[in-house]
Amino acid sequence: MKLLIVESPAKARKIQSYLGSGWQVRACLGHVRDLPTKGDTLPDKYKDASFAQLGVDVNNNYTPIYVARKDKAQTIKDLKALAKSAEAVYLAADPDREGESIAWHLSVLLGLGKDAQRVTYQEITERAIRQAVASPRTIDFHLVAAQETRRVLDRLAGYGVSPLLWKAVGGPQSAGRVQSAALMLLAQREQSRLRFVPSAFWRVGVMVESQPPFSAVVSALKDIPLATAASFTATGALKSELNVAQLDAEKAKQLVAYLDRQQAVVRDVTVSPVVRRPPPPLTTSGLQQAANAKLKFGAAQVTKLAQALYEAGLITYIRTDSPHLSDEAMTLAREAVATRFGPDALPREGRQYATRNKDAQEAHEAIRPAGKFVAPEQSGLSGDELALYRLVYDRTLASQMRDAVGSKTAVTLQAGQVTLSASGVVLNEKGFTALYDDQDKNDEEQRLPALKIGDRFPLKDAKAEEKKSSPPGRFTEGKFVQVMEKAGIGRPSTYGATLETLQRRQYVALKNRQLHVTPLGLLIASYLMKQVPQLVNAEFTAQMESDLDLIASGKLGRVAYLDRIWKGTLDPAIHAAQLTAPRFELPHVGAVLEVRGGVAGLVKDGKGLALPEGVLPEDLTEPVVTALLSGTFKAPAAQKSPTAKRPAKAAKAAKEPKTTPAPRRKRKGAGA
DNA sequence: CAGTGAGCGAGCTTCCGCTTGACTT
Repeated sequence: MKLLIVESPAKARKIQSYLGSGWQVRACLGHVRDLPTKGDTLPDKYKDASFAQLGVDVNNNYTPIYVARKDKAQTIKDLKALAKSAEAVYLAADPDREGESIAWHLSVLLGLGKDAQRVTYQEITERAIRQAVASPRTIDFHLVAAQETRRVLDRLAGYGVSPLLWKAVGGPQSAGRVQSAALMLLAQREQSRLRFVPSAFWRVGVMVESQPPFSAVVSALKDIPLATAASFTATGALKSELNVAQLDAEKAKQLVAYLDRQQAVVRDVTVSPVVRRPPPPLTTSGLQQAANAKLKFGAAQVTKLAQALYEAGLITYIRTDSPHLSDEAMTLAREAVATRFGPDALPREGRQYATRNKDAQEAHEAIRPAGKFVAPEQSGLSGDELALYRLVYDRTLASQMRDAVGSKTAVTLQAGQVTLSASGVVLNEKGFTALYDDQDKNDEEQRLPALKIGDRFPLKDAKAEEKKSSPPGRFTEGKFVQVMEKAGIGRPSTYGATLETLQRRQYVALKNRQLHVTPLGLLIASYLMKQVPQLVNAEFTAQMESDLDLIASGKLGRVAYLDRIWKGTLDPAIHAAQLTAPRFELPHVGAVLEVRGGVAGLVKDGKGLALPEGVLPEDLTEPVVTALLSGTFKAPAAQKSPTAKRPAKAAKAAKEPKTTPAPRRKRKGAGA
């Protein structure tokens, strides 16, 4: 009997069916050994080591301590027994950095020695698998070194910087290469929103009475363009390089009265072609974004539903960064399109999509229907599962369909000294949009009639409305997963976990499906930015990835790299870091955020208090700050309070007149 | 003397990435 070890049980079942008797195909369920965490029993030689808790001997070539993972004890036991009786063992973990490491750890645990047989393949077909097991190679120790470098760096950074927060902030805080970089991106967006000064301007719209009628807006007066939202800076000033005029209420009113009696002449018509390509097949981040935008599912919900579809054999593996379709899948997708929309819906050649992400490891295919491409209505699914499966199905089919083709028309009309503009899009060939439209519903454009220069039309229904320039928007979970992927922060298997960590630590909170940074999150981010800027720099991970590539190709030594990053950069910064509690200025309300005992508080004019849970930076307006400091603030959402279990005490606290709102943690919050 | 509360000190917290059941509430 020959033993083949892969990572996932679903894969194991599939491959077992190809290889048949004479083979045992088993799953190791991911990593089997890791650096120790609290509660792990260490090998005797490390029991009393000074670095036992860190798990890395920094002064001895960054040698890691590896222990078998407790959650894999049974798996390891089973694999050991099978390996003992097998005539040969093949290590077929995924073909990427982490997979190579898993193969090596397995070879150590199973006592396979240096000549352990490593097997990789790019797709799961019988031919590819048979070819792979016929030509095993040895383990690539450069690639293993690259993974070990990544693992050690993350441990050193995480366990090195987190204690700074315990001392400076208090409470069970955490920092790390991924979570802190992600927090920083969110905090920067929140800060630019806090600093943003909105500008008001007026916009006048009017109906042009052609057949059919269409709507136009006043775009210029006496040939001087009017200000739009894009004309203002973040501080509320008109961009100086633009020569634009700003409508006020009075002028807007005059314009409305004037336009209602006017006729407009078409001055210019520009028609340009529009070609929209279908979106690529789904990756982990693409699924998060699409399910969030189209189905309003949260990140954790998408993962749970997708996992269920994967286990039911309906879709392929759900943690991937590749939009690639196998030849077989492409054929099935094209057949499904032809059946439903006719052969003309397909371009001559199948469409293959390249990843845009240079850090992608591409160990898996795109997320697509597995097997025979069961149509959604025949899947036997219902509810949210059906909705998510339909999304995967439609996106896969759409990726193979023709472009949507049409034209965009821009029209300029003149009424006296007033210039009007309108635009419209017409799709002549719907292409993939017949199945899947990725356009935002709000962006839908009107259809314009055929127009010639010199045409005259009466105007009707002029209306003025006041508009405000708006700050950069917050992220939904789905959008932010895409932001993380683009920045190279985290991996498909961790995007969701990172969002959960940030929320569990109460650095980030979801409100109306938007990610908000909490006051505590703002304080932590600004502290890290000041004390260990290297860690939170968005470039750090991207640079790390290219250095790991050098290590994987043998061009850079693992110790040399870790010396540069740890001894040369992070460790000195950690030693030099100030351990004073961070502060965050809120100039718009003349107050300062502070933190005591892990709880964010507000200080103004020498008075201070702990912020009640659930208060977000955007809530801290002048009246709220005043109410908070005078004790008249009422918490927005009725949340389950830990004091509810002790009714006598809670009642007593409520009767006392000048009690500050109680923080939910043990220690007392910020004071004056 | 029992109960309360201020004040003090000891002990604790943590990373990222790979993969699913086996647990409890």
